[in-house]
Amino acid sequence: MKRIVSIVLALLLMRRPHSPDTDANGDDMTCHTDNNKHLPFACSVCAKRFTQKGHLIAHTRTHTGEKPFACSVCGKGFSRKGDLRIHSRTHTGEKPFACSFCGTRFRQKGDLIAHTRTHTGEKPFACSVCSTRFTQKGHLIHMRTHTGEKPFSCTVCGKSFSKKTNLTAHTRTHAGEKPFACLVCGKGFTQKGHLMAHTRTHTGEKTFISTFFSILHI
DNA sequence: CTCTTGTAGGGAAAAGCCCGGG
DNA sequence: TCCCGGGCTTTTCCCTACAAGA
Ligand SMILES: [Zn+2]
Ligand SMILES: [Zn+2]
Ligand SMILES: [Zn+2]
Ligand SMILES: [Zn+2]
Ligand SMILES: [Zn+2]
Repeated sequence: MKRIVSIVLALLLMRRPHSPDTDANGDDMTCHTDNNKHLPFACSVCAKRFTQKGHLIAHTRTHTGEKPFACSVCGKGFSRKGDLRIHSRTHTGEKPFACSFCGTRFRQKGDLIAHTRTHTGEKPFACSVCSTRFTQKGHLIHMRTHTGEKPFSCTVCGKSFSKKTNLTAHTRTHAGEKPFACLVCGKGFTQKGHLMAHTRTHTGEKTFISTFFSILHI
């Protein structure tokens, strides 16, 4: 699925017409030919350019999904040999990178860097709404507390959650009881509020947000 | 008051990807 | 040119404190 999305995006990039304005621009033209000299190898799918042919070949695998290097232990495939080497540490237990503050060891350098921020207090990522700062970029999922986005819906009661793990925890609470049944379609709900929200989908009243997510089939 | 459930912050593992240099 | 490894980013999951409420 993810690869399909990337291919679609790549096709969209290909279809994007070259701007006549920039083509007529002398400076841009110079830059363009300079790029062709310095980055002679272009991806035929997304038009990214590379300094070496091998780099292009490796990049192409991000479109094709080809994974020529398989782990001899678990069979998992990788697009790059170096990535396979890193992966092999999960089997050997090798953790070459030690935290200078607490001694905890990590398999990957980046993991140590992220961990070190827990000691230094460095928080490079700021919420654009409330300016709260975070140690990891992924923690900006915090933004959903502002937008109300809840992409993960329970298949049993329909309640939505902002985080997948919270939905998973919620799902475990279901023991099969659905006390509030919809008078139109019979669908059951655990809470009255859920039924009320559901009933509105029959009367045609939808919030913008729910319409948005139903379009995305989330 | 206590037990259950919802919310969200924060840490980490693993994978993904680009780049320079031997 | 081929190949290796460094460096950084992204994705996914886990643990947990705390709040809300029955
Ligand atoms: Zn490409
Ligand atoms: Zn393996
Ligand atoms: Zn440490
Ligand atoms: Zn915020
Ligand atoms: Zn549910």
